[in-house]
Amino acid sequence: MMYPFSYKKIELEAQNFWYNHNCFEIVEIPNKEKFYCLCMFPYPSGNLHIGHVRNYTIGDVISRSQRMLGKNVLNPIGWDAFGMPAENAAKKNIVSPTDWTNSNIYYMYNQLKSLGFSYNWDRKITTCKIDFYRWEQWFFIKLIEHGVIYKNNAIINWDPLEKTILANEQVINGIGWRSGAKIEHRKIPSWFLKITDYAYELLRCLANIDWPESVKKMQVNWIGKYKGIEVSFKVIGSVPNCYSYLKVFTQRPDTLFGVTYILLAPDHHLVELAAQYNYQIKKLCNTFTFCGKCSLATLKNKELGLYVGYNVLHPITNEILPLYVSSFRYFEYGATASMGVPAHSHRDWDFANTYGLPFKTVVSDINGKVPDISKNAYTDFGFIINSGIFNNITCFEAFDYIFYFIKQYKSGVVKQKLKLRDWGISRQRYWGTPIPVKYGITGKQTPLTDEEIPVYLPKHGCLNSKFNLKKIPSFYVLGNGWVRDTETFDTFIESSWYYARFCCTDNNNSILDARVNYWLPVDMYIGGIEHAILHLMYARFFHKLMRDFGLVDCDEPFKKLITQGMVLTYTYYRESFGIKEWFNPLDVCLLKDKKNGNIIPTVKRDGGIVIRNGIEKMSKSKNNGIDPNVLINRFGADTLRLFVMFSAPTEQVLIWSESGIIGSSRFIKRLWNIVHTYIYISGSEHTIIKLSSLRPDQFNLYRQLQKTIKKATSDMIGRHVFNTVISTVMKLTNLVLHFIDIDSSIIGLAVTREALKSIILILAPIVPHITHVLWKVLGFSYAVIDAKWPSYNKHCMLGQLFTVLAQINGKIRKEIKLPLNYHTKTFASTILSSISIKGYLNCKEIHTLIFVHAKVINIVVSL
RNA sequence: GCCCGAAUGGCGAAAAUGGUAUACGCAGGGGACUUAAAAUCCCCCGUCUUAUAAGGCAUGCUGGUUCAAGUCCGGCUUCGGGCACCA
Repeated sequence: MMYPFSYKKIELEAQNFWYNHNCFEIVEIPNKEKFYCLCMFPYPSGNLHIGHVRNYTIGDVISRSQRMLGKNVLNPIGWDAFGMPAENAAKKNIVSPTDWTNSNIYYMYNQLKSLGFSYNWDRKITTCKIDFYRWEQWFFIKLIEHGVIYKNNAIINWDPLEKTILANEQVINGIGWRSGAKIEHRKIPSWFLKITDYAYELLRCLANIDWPESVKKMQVNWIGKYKGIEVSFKVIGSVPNCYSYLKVFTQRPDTLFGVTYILLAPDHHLVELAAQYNYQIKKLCNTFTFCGKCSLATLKNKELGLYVGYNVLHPITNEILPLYVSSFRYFEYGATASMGVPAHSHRDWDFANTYGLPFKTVVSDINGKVPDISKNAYTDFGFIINSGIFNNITCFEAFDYIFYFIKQYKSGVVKQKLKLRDWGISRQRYWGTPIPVKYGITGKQTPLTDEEIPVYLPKHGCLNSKFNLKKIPSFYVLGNGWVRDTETFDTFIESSWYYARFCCTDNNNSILDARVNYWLPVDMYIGGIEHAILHLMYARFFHKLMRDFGLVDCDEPFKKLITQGMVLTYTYYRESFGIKEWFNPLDVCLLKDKKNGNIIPTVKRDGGIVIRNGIEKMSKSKNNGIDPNVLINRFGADTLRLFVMFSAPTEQVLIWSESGIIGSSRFIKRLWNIVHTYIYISGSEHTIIKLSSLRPDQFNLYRQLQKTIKKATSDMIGRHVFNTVISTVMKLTNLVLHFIDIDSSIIGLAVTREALKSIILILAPIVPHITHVLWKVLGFSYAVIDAKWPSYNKHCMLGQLFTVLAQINGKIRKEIKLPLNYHTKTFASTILSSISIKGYLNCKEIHTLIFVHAKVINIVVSL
């Protein structure tokens, strides 16, 4: 029998209930155990995409299940509202960044609401609002006073045509994305936060947090602690005194005798000195590119390297070594000079080969054989050769011996270095938090006082397309010759402390208050794996700064982390005049070529052919985000939530495809029908189950129910694996479906009722709307949101038969059902005498018997 | 290039700790109900040999450890994420 089902009615009923009963307004309750669950807040890019749905459903499932465990759950949300896309949209569509952001927030707020997430909306944060960013300015002033912030030169991408600074994302293969111009690199003064001061603590504290190992590894490697020596080479010829020695860091001092040249980066001081007299060097320095994603092949381009005009002396052999500059800034970890050892480094081999520099082999292989370096460098370790008194020792011994030797001549020191660099936080952009600093007539920089902040970001009428605070004198001119800093903060600052502000969003008098120590640290933080390094490192660092200022008590902001795998889709583009236009997969039609069967993607709107770029994460810039609205309207919020959780385990990437959502929809309808069928048959009467009076098939259902609760509890609460929670509940539901057809006795119905109750409770965090209604249908007077997580009966799982596998040489030949307390020896003799096994053992000698209790007996025989 | 992951049927995937590979779902095939369609329900569904029974082969490729490997170790391939101004 079918019962009328309307997800729209169900959703409305549940959401109204939560709203009318203030279910998600939360206060601190000192004696109640707290649980702070947080999802990385979204950038209001226009609309949610499936990646958001996945992220926020995981957070909601965890929040709701923790609530069922009796905890006081904080589950806040907000908007990471400052950032570049608002400026880009403003330029493209002639709207103000404020209006664009606000309308996006309004739309996305409604989308989040429609999905039924249990957010504490009264604590919402919008980072572009003064009540949030004013505290950032306040804290910046404190940091400046304590010397954690300093000013230095930063290198930026300069678009000479647009006369603007571009983000890395906007530079594609050295070309500006809008203008198509070749991008130059310039140095400009910027503010830096001393994250390197906290590097060792950031490394050490990784041991105390429950994060995925992969993320910890990435952070360790990013901080990149490494050891080597810094060798001083004497510069030959007339240079200013301060330039008379060239310091070069190396991690391979054992190859010191193999140096045949020194390579300098374009921003090395000796190169800058040479550039004053040599136009070619100057030109090269102006156009150098970052190593980033370039390939080593670039090195082979002859125009990229030049002799600087200076030579140095080798500290031990006194050989004369030439200095070269490379436009290719490949120096690892920000070093500006490196030893050229072409025989033992692939990149030096390429460089020396291109510029005709000599090779000198100084390391043999592990057998003492001289390696062949005619086609490639030899980069492995072995024994030292061609190195005077150091010959015949191992590379590892040579590290110390060579270091001690050159130390005597004051030509080297051991250095522990970090790959991590300080955090440049200035941005030459409009849509961000204004930096609270002013400059006097002489250029003297002075942080503003507490009375002079907050500095409001001036409204932008979008009259011109240049978003730059430098163009708004009413903003920066302060009188008496003082002017404001016209730059804004990196938007990573906002996301580095918003989690703490959620504890006290209503406080207008201070940045944080005592409530942070009730809620922090965040018990569960959920976000995309793409934030594994930058955001998560900056937030950990910022937390430690706040701790050192007495604002928070704990050492780490996020106790446990789930990194959600990204939701990927195809990206499609069309190129005209070197500029790419990206098309949403929903706007692309896939046609089959009749001749060869190839798929041709075309734009639905105009039929033009587009190019498939690949499968990539859903993002605004590639326009491949799938809007969930279509699916919510067609199937309902519960179905979408269920499907997204069922499709793949949370940490795995998910290549989006909506085929299969129909299965989730069917399951929800089936559940609706079973519960109504049960009520139709049983009426409102129900009895209590006595285990001893259950028939075998009734007991079987009861036992499957206990198993399901056990599995669901460990997967939902312990492992946070939701797809298996759903599949195990589906299995039980199928069982109930058949059972209810056969057994409508009073006891049978009682077992059915128990099963339905647990199914609803287990599913309640995942599909909160339908379970809200079905719980009422089952006749409970309180709402399912206030129900407790089900517990299982351990005892009924004992005393059952187990399947033991009989294997011969690891191949399964027979399975036998045995009680758990069987005797191994009796079992062995029984199995060896069984006829089917005897057939396999014919005339073969038994070597060993391997027993794994309640699992396997493996009979190892000679072949 | 460097760092971190991933790879199992036609598809999404399951198998915590090494011990029945493919649970659950989608698609597909067949059937029931129906005037019909939709919906719902039932059966089949990795691959090869053979009518069946039965057996062989299968977890990206490759080599190893083990009585036993999807799972552990080594070497590759392909795909994804990050690489400091996308967030």
